[in-house]
Amino acid sequence: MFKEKNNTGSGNGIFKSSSFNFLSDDELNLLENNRSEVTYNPGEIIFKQGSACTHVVLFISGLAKIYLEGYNKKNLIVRLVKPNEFIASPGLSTANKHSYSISAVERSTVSFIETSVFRQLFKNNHPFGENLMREMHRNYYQTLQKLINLNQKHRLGRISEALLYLAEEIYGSDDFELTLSKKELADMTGMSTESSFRILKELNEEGKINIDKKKIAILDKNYLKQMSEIG
Amino acid sequence: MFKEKNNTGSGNGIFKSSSFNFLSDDELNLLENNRSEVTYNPGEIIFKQGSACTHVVLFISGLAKIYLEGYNKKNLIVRLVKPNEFIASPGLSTANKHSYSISAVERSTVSFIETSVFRQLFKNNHPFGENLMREMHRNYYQTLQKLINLNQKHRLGRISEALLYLAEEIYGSDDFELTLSKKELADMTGMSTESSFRILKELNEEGKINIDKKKIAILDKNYLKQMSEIG
DNA sequence: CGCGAGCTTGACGTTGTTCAACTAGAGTGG
DNA sequence: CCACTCTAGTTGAACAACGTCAAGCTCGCG
Repeated sequence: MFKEKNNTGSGNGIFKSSSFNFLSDDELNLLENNRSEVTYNPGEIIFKQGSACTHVVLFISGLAKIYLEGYNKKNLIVRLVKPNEFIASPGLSTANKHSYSISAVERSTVSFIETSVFRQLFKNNHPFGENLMREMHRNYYQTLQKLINLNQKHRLGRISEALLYLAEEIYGSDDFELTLSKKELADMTGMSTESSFRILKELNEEGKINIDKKKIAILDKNYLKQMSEIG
Repeated sequence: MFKEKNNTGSGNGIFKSSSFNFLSDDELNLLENNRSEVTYNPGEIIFKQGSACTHVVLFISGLAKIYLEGYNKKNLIVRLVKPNEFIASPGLSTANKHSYSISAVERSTVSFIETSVFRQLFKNNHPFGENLMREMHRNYYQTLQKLINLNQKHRLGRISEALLYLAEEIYGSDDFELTLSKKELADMTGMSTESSFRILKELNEEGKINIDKKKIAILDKNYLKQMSEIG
């Protein structure tokens, strides 16, 4: 279950998060001995916004969504989570409550790490700590971008951006099988399912993308980039 | 110019940020000897989004706005800044670029601290570092809230929320002199100046608030709270 | 073969923006 | 002290963007 850490620290096992590169073998072993692993099926909730944050949570495999629960049962997806990302760190969070909810999109495995162990690492290993802070800053930055995007871009720009994000960051191909539902795609862009659908249909009819059931192929990437930029 | 630090570390001088409570006298002196102070007039830019982040910046006095520069010269104010807050920390930020712009709303003083000194503190003083991380998390959390608010609340809810924020967090009174322009109030709520104005006028006519030029008095706080909650 | 969830579509209403005009007040130079 | 200008504020009318509602569809699954 647990793989050896190689020299560069990147490993071929669980601790591939860039922050782990800063840990020694001893420190990795400490983590190894104080964690538990849980698997979630698509749709299952890993934790809810507002609940107590008792462990550090590391996302191991699969695909999950970080989302906020809005007002009329309308959710907003903040970002998707790929393997080897920290998705929660107690003690460092506000009032030790989770500030967002997270649920599995594809079948996913997650590792819960003892808070005390984690704090110890943060305290004793500065590069590790600084890197965590940088990761946190990246998330903050990404959220600021989203703020502007949702507020100032029109539907076409937002959908274009989401498609590019899915192709480049999530599925790693311009031709992918969407594992999100259409509603989740809408939740990513902060619009209604119907609106999201209409834009997709339009893009499809104009030959900018090709949709076949859950398969989406990006045909005119430049167009999407333009649309995503001008809003 | 520089005041003595008292026993609790809260001081009556410049370093009142909660993070400074964790610093020793020696550490405070180190900071003192490696900083410079600059004063800005209303409207003047302290730094711009995208520019190089070379110093840690501590906000000393006045009032400033942190904002994002949007697409059609339309800005979005992320939050206002009061004294004793860090508003930038290089080395811990993404690619060492400022992720937002900040400009003075009222006449403000700002202190630029050497990056190297700051990193040293972060490295050697863990409570200080952890507290910085907590402050950062608070900002992240606040931004997530804003994401939902801008995306899912209507104009009335957003203006109500902004008024409550100004009364409670910024001016500390339900009856205050608005030092922001009407455009800036609109930028806080992510809507057009006209929209913002119409809502204010409506609230005024309904007797929920009272507006006299730049003076705003909140008369029916419960109503504003309700509106802000239901969106 | 029927059921249900998610998807698809069209018609319609609402919300909020844009544009253009007008007003008030704060400098500025004669 | 008075025009002049310039910016911020104010207002109304037209318009565009987007959400809502209601209905029909499809496909997997029992």
